[in-house]
Amino acid sequence: MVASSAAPVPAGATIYSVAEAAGVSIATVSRVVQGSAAVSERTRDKVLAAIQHLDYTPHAAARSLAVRQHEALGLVLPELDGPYFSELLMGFEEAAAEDGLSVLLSLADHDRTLSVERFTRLAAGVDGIAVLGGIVPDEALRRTARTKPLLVVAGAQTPGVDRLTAENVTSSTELTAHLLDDHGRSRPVFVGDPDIAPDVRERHVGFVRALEARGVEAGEPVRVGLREADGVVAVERLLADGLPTDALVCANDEIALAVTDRLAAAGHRVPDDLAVTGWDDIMAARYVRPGLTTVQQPVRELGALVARRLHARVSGLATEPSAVLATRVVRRGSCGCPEPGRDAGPR
Amino acid sequence: MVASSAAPVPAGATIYSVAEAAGVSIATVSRVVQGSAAVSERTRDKVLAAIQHLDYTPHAAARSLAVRQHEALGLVLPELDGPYFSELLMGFEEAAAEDGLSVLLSLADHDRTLSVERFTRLAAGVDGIAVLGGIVPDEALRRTARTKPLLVVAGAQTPGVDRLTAENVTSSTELTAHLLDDHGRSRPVFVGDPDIAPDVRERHVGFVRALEARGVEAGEPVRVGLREADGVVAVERLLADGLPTDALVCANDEIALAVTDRLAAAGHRVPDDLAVTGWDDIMAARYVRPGLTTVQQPVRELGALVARRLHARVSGLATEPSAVLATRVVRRGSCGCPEPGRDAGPR
DNA sequence: TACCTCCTTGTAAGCGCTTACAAAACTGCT
DNA sequence: AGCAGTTTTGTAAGCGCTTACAAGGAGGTA
Repeated sequence: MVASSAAPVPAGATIYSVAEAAGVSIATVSRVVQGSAAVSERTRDKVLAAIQHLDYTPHAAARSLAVRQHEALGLVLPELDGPYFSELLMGFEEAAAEDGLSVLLSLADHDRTLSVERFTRLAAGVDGIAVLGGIVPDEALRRTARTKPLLVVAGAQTPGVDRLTAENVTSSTELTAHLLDDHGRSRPVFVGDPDIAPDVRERHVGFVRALEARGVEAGEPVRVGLREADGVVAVERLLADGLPTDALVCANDEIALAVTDRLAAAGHRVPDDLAVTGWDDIMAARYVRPGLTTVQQPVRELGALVARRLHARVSGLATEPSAVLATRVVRRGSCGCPEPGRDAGPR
Repeated sequence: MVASSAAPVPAGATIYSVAEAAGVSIATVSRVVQGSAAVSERTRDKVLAAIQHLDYTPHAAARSLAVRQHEALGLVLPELDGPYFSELLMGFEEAAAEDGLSVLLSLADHDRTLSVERFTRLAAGVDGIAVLGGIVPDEALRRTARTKPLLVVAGAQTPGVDRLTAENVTSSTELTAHLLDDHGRSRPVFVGDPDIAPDVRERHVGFVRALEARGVEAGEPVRVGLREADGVVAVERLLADGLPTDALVCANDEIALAVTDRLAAAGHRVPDDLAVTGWDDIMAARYVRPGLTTVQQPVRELGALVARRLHARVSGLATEPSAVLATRVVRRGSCGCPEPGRDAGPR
């Protein structure tokens, strides 16, 4: 770990200077700051006055060393583009704050990975850590999981490490069935690369399952990434192939929005000419016209559950190894359904 | 600070057990882990083997105490709804990571404030801290600023505390002038409450300035909050008044999107019947039709600058007290301009 | 072989706090 | 006034690491 050199040594007050100013022992100051143990009112007032006068701020590292806990949880995410990870982080932070824990956040590098060095540095300062699957090498995860609580959130499963995630297969099956049964679509295509992430793979599994249950063979997915630009690329490919489809089931909302935009630019109207669906229910999904039919995930709840599970383990409690949170299909105009009166998406 | 009680004491390896296993002193282990000072290759290999075998993870708090630095920066934000704060956080985290620093994040409570207790707890564990203006009481900010580097980011200015922000007045003047001069709008109304936040106040100042430069008196703004629901409320009020306007200059994109949606539901077309503009240039602004004319802010750069400025101060370097980053008007369909061929918004 | 220089490594103190144990002070009763 | 019980407060060790200083070893030269 490299710290800046020649940094000035802190000149702030410590528990020793507060004790001296208040005329008590450092143990008494500690009791006042922590609100633990009995301290007489007169003594407490003297200590608080000294704290105020000296602008004393406790030193978290010293306390952490003494109590043998960091009182912090770590979270590793790829980025915060799009609302999914923001939502996850908000849930995680809120639950951690309720338990009086700090949150240390590390975001992946531009290649969507986190070096073992950076991961180790994060792990050094927390009691428990949650990682989006696939960002940190499996071996590093397993190694850290041997010494402190570690959970994988969504993303890639690491053998031997517990994972919390939202359900994909069932809702994807329902979504695809909706297109086939309720809207008469017959040639849907999956837009996304099942090999990129387990969540995408599971969404594709649901897609295939719905088709095969109706005796229809699923074609090859259009293998693109999960960014807006990937949605554009997907449409270019489909157009080059003569657009052999009447419904696009996209792996997330971002590519669904880009897909819809690019189709419109090419003269193909959604849902008239073909249907488009997404996944996540981001805010934009509610505002575009037609509104985007998608799958809503309880991301904030997932984040909160992860933090609570980690804290429980840090506290020595046994918890369920893994969990899958339910998701739900939200029908809007882009599949051919009537728009809700006012977007009924959860808020 | 309340830590969970009855927590199991860590059974993990420490530098002492690694030293014993490797047959060296703890100083040598420390030299290997830090890569500081010379260590012979044979000794290093022995230490690394012991580290691997014992699953040793360094203890950040112990090091922090020894080197007298937390090697972490703190950031206080209200929430991560909408992309603005996510973008700010990504910029902040990336710059901090480049300097080998951890990021501790605290999000405000539901009332958009952070208690002095939670703020003090965060401050206890970081070398420098950045706070969105208005979340933490001024007195607590000033007090902490006396003992460690502290910066306010955007939001409310705290007297005596440096602030980094993005420019509002000039771009708001330009945006409003564009409506008046280029699109012939004559009765624009500002949607947002200038008393909520200094950024909103400055945007309103720009709005008023453009009008008064043309001898037009600005009417009262429609004073609503900054959430989607507030946009709906604004339109209801305007409709109740007979919609006495031909252009709505909204304080942010979220209310602009909600405004546009609600107007359409009431039979008023944007930009035909009236123009709508926003602020921030969130992703949704690019995808709605018509595309939202807005003001794009370099939020990620702002976040990164804040982290770098904090780190510089932590390192004892003097930095400029404050900074204002430029913003720019992005013209799309919602003011009456032609849509760009493909959204040219920065990415 | 002896001495000098340089490199590697060990020793030991301290960073700022917590808290078990014990000492001191306080209160109430005889 | 003295004693017993309770409450408040002080003492001192330790948490896991860093690193200044010094010791020990290695290498080269005379």
